[in-house]
Amino acid sequence: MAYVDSLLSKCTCFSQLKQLQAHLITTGSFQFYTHRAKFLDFCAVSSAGDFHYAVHIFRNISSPYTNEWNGILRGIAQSNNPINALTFYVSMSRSPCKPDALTCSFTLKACARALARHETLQVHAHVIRFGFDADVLLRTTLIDAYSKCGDLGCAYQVFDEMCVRDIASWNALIAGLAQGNRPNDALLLFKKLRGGNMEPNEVTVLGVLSACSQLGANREAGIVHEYIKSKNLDRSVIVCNAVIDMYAKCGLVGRAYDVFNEMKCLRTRVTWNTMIMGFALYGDGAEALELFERMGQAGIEPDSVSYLAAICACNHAGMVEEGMKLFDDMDRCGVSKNVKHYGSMVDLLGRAGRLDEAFKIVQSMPTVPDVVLWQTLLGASKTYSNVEMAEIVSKKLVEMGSNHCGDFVLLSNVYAAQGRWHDVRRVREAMKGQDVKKVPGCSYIEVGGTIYKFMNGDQNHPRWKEIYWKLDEILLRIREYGYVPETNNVFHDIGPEEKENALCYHSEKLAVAFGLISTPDRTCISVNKNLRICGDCHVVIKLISKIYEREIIVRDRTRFHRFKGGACSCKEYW
DNA sequence: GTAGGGTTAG
Repeated sequence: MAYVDSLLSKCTCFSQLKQLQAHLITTGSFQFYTHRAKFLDFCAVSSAGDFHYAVHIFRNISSPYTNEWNGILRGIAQSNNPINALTFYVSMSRSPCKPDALTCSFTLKACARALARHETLQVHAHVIRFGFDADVLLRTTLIDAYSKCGDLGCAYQVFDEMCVRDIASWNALIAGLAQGNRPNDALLLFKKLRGGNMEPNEVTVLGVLSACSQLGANREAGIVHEYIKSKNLDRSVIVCNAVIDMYAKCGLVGRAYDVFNEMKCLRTRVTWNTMIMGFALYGDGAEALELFERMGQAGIEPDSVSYLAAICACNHAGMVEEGMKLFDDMDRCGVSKNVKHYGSMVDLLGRAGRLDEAFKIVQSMPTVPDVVLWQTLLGASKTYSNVEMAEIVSKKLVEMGSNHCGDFVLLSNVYAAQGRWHDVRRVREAMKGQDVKKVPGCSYIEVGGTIYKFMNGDQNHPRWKEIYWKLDEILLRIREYGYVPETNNVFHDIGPEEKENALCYHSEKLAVAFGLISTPDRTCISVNKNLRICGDCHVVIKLISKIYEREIIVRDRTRFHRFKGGACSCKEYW
């Protein structure tokens, strides 16, 4: 039996694997289910194997044993169609051969990858019925599956009901909360973990770092970094990469660069990519491109993510020619392009008003343009009031079934700018007929060690009345500087007055107003938004920075905006 | 005797 293991591990390609199978068959060993199971497992999972071939062999087994089922389930869970594992799982349940804990583990893994919440629930029921629910590993898998399917309530419940937990159980939930848009709860859970006697490891801090990155929690960021150093967890390059990313996303690109320069472990390609992206976040095109050059000199070939980061940096700095050169270099260096590279180029050219060239890029691309790419082009069409382009692009978006509120708003704005009110009304009707999706905007701000979250029109903050009074004062004062609200950014069937209100209570404005009333004069205000900052907020915050003599930093989904003395560091490149 | 938790991206 040992020799089968040894030979399997030496197989580097499919033909060798088939030779081994031929050998096992001719010597009669393939009838021994243990050999067959090992073979199936390896064949389904290894890069030398072939998943379809594994399925083929499996189907020819008249009555497979549990470990043979498990091998094939493990393979399907890792394949491109993990949901197929459910079919196999059901067949297995109906066969004389009963599932064991591993069967459930692989099936749950498949559920997690397929984002299948309902199926996770069903397998969970089986886990209980089969009496496996005391299994720590299986429960951790359950936490992970529920988290990935977006059901953090169930994930929490599985965690709470565990009598024995190990560090992986904690890690699964911390990572789940961090990735499930509940970064504050992830930090709280980490604090709770530190209060006990369990020792956090690399995986734990990766979840925590991710939570800090999302929150832009620069105070917390320093604390977590100190903790990592004290526990020597920064010997792991993966942890260092996440620290660099966190500092960059928390507005501390200088500290990110310090970590990059002072690493004790070897930098990987991801390290370089993260740092280049870090500079791109600030619109620092020169630093990003210099690093991109140095990366090649250091013997690390840029990959498609490196190019994307560099092009993105050009994008945020308005460096059109440099971006186009990088885009062309990719073909020469044999680096493959994906829809994000095309999307970024469309953005770069679109912002520069070169809409025809942007459209040519779309037409020339071998992959199908996605919704985001068309939205980018629609945004550029709006900026340059190009009605024809906006119409073509909107049609594409409708064909693709996009029901995003912003698409309708942009098109209607293009029409409104031309005074084509009939068309505005038509778009509005079309919008009503659909189930239009709107991702809720939210902004975070840290004051006195607490991170506050604001939603649009939010009145949940204990000082909400003061915040709204401050906003009213702001609006009065900035009107003296000629501010007129861009009411057509809002597209609801409401009167002009409410339109203005909806705009002026955007989450980023609420957060800035709260910053103004709760922090000392002349100190810097940092706000973090989950979506892109809106045009009106951008204008308003520029004026606030001037009138109230405050430096205001807003991190939005794509980059940092540093407002000072009435201007923004982005120079209107978003 | 094959299981669980993880870094970069328009």
